[in-house]
Amino acid sequence: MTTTDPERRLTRRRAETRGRLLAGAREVISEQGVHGASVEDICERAGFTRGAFYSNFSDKDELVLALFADDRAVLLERLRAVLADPPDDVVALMSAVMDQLEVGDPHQWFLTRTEMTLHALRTPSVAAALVADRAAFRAEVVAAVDEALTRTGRSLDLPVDVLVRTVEALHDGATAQSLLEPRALPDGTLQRQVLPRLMGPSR
Amino acid sequence: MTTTDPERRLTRRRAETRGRLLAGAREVISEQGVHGASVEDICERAGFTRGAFYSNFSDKDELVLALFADDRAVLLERLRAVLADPPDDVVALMSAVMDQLEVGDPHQWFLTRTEMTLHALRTPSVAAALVADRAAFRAEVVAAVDEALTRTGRSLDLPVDVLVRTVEALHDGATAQSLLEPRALPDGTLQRQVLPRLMGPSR
DNA sequence: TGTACATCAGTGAACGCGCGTTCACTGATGTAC
DNA sequence: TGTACATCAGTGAACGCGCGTTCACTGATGTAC
Repeated sequence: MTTTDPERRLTRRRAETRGRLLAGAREVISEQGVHGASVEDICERAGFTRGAFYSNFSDKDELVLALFADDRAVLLERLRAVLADPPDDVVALMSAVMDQLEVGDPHQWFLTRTEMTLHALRTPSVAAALVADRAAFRAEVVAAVDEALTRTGRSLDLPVDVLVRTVEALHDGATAQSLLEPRALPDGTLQRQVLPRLMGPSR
Repeated sequence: MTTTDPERRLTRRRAETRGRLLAGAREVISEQGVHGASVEDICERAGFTRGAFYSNFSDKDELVLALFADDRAVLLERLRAVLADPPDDVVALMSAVMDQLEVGDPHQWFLTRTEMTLHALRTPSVAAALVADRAAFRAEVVAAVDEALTRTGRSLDLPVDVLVRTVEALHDGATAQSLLEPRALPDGTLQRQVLPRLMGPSR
């Protein structure tokens, strides 16, 4: 993988083009997968020709990484918005955090996130970046939960980091089920039923 | 998608070839993804040329579906082996079931299972088959848990079907984390910590 | 503010590689007597 | 059991399509005076 020359000034026009290409890529990749999405499809969706693509990204790999990085940045930003004014009740706090785990269309978001995980599992350097990023994400949540517990003088019967990992895992798995069976399991149903029991009657 | 003529007798030689092609496909697909795995790669791994492939499968799609169907059949078979003689303790029962959710190399299994889910989310007819299959799987587990509860005169504070879905979701999400961070979260750690709390002190 | 020129962003035709698929073939397996 | 023949399974060369990538170009944007 190479990187587009960072010396080049990012004009407003370029930023706009880049944004539309990323948005197009997000759609096409969620529909066809990373390998299935052709550069031509992505450009067509964004309303450009392929030359525009190669003027903005050095190759397809770089676009994919830019897309994943973008998703992670958006997620972190939204998380911080919630944690800026966290509810006292820990179940409410974790629910609010979970609601941030999806941005835009859940279907598209899940597919892109899952492709990201698969790509990481096949590419160690990508895995390192992803792991670091998710660890940072969890650390912020753990700190917020700790603080809320101290503030309210309560405690949980699970270590907080285990709780946070569990919520992440549960959300991922439950989303897959909800997308496959939207009728039988509307989005968020499982999470809402399980979360309170998981955190138990706080003591 | 077309189907290979079912009239053709399946000789021992053909069955052997088919099996080796499926095994090769499982490896290559887990490494490169469904789209990234070429027919040539798969054949090479299995020790055949491409002609052998097209003598046994009408096209790449059919192979992928055969592979997925095979995985699901193996899983169901293993599940039944456990349920044939289930432990009385419900936590032990669920743990035993979870242990069956992986066959062979967990990395390879997870990657194939996830590709299967993604493929289903993009192809309604595949989704229907997958959903039916997983529903049947869960139904068997639910029945076994109900029976164990009745037998021991206990109950849970979560509906049993919700519990089973949760265990499935948790396992999927936790496996992803464990594969990304084998050091920080050895395989099964999260599941073992959370499962007992999830089922609470049975009453 | 207007004109002349320089730089830049995106165009679209072209290239060549790798892929899925086909098919005439040959050596292996099975059958009849 | 042995031979002659028929069927079958897998071979490997060939084909053509679609893909990622390149590049000479042109019209749009920015700059200097």
